[in-house]
Amino acid sequence: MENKKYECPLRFTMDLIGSKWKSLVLFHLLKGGMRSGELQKTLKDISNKMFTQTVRELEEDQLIQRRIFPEVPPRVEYELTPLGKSLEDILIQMDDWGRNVIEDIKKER
Amino acid sequence: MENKKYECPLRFTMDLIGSKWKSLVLFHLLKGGMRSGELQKTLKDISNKMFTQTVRELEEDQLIQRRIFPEVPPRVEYELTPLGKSLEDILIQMDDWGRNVIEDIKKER
DNA sequence: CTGTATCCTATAGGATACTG
DNA sequence: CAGTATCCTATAGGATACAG
Repeated sequence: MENKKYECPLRFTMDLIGSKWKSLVLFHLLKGGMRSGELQKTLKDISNKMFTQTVRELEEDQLIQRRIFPEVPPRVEYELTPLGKSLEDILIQMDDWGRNVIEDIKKER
Repeated sequence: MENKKYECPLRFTMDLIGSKWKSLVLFHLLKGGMRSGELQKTLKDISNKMFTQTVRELEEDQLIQRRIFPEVPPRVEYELTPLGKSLEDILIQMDDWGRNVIEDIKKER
């Protein structure tokens, strides 16, 4: 994260959460930590590769944390860090905004 | 906009404002309408192609409006629509969030 | 179950030149 | 000034197969 350029703060934020899956991952983790497979399932349609890549980058940026349980079969859980949680209001507002717009579009028919 | 799929509201929102330049354009228009060239200049580093593409899509999605003044030389201004303005809180919060994180990173050195 | 490694395609996006 | 048209490269991202 330290090596990301930060021309404009908004751009910086969008770099962190603006990619296709990142905001969704964070959003789904708002309710609490989740097991890897479970998280991936909630993201319907995400490829295996993108899932791994997305959580790895979010972890690098310290927005989520990865916990490994030494069990068999292996078990991994992801949860928000305090920094990740600090995005809660923004994520919820974006979700609400989208829901309202969608509703309005439906009404127009 | 009507033809965008809306699996998840948050995803819908991100589709509208999550691309590289869109949120920046909206953000810079919060203070009021701007002339095309002026707007493009504030976005430092945006290519001609991407600028046109970005404002066209934002216009299609009814987040900004394009006004043409019949003058010579030609003059075009862009401004937020009511729908675009309704994103103000979100945009400002994302900008604030980014600024705070950047500050924290700097302090750590 | 969790994750890695390839391969492949589609798209994003920049540079440049040109038009009304 | 505002915008279009090409061409080109880099990256995003999916599908599949495989490993611990």
